[in-house]
Amino acid sequence: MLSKKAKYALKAMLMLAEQPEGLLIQAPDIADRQKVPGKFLEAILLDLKRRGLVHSQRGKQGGYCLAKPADRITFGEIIRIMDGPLAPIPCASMTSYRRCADCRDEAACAIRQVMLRTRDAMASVLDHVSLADVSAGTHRDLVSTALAG
Amino acid sequence: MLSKKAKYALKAMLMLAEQPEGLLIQAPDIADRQKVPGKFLEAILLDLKRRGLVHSQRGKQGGYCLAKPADRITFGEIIRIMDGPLAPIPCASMTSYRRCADCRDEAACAIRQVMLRTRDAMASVLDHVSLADVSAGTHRDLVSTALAG
DNA sequence: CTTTATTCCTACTAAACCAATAGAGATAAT
DNA sequence: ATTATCTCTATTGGTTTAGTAGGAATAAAG
Repeated sequence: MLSKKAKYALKAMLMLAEQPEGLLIQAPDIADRQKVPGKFLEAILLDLKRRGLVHSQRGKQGGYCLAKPADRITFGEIIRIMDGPLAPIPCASMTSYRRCADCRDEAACAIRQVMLRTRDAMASVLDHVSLADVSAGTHRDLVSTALAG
Repeated sequence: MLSKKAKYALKAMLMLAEQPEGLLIQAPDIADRQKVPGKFLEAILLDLKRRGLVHSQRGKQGGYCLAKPADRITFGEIIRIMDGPLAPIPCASMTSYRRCADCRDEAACAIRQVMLRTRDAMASVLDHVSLADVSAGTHRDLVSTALAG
């Protein structure tokens, strides 16, 4: 399950992706528009900033904007920052593998094999859909995106 | 993330799938063999029984066995029972849809569209891999399974 | 009919995590 | 100096997870 935090992060990033390049948007604007709790959103944006996905400026007339072009930020990237690995089980994660303590023979583990395939299936969507692919400003056809990936 | 409960359920079901048809296995045997806490496993098996995936018999010489052929029980079925819907977000679930309170226009929601595709990707694996597909007794080739599905 | 092995069921608990809030500090524009 | 904004730390209430405890019901075996 996607946490609220991840969902709010996606909403915020999509809103930033719709803005003209370089324009700064304030946290309260995003909170109002996207109906997310203001202080909670602040924490989320701070997190996204620390991870290099958004740029921020303090003080009057400050705000947030994307730190990279929208076509170079994927859903998977955002979700991993907020919720951790995509894989349903740590032993099937590419980005943060961890062995199962209770596993007799990992190479033969049926659960792991199926979860690897599940992870791949999820990643084949989430790591290939960028903000630009779906944002209102620069909408591209989803089917062609899928075929290209 | 798959909960421990779901993981243990999969382990138990896979072990049952490996047994000769109709042979009853006791909960402590499964717990020992699969290294899962005994009492926790009891609760899980009870749940699986109530949902019609396993058959149980009480009393001496009792135990558990699959209630259906192993090729008619999928990973998705088990995971949904233990952890709920596959979809990362309720508004993208086929089996237990729920609208987002904070959504302005569901039809246009980019997050929902991507999560629908993610759900489909997950389901294309989990709803098409059965216990028989991966269990030691009746192993089938995963690639051919994938192509067939 | 008693003993024993098993599933069934309810209740409880400790720890972790989630969703959010509070309040003060730092910084930049006006 | 004032004000608007991001930055940071701490705290909180609620929920979920991962179990544990203990007994009731049932069925087989002696």
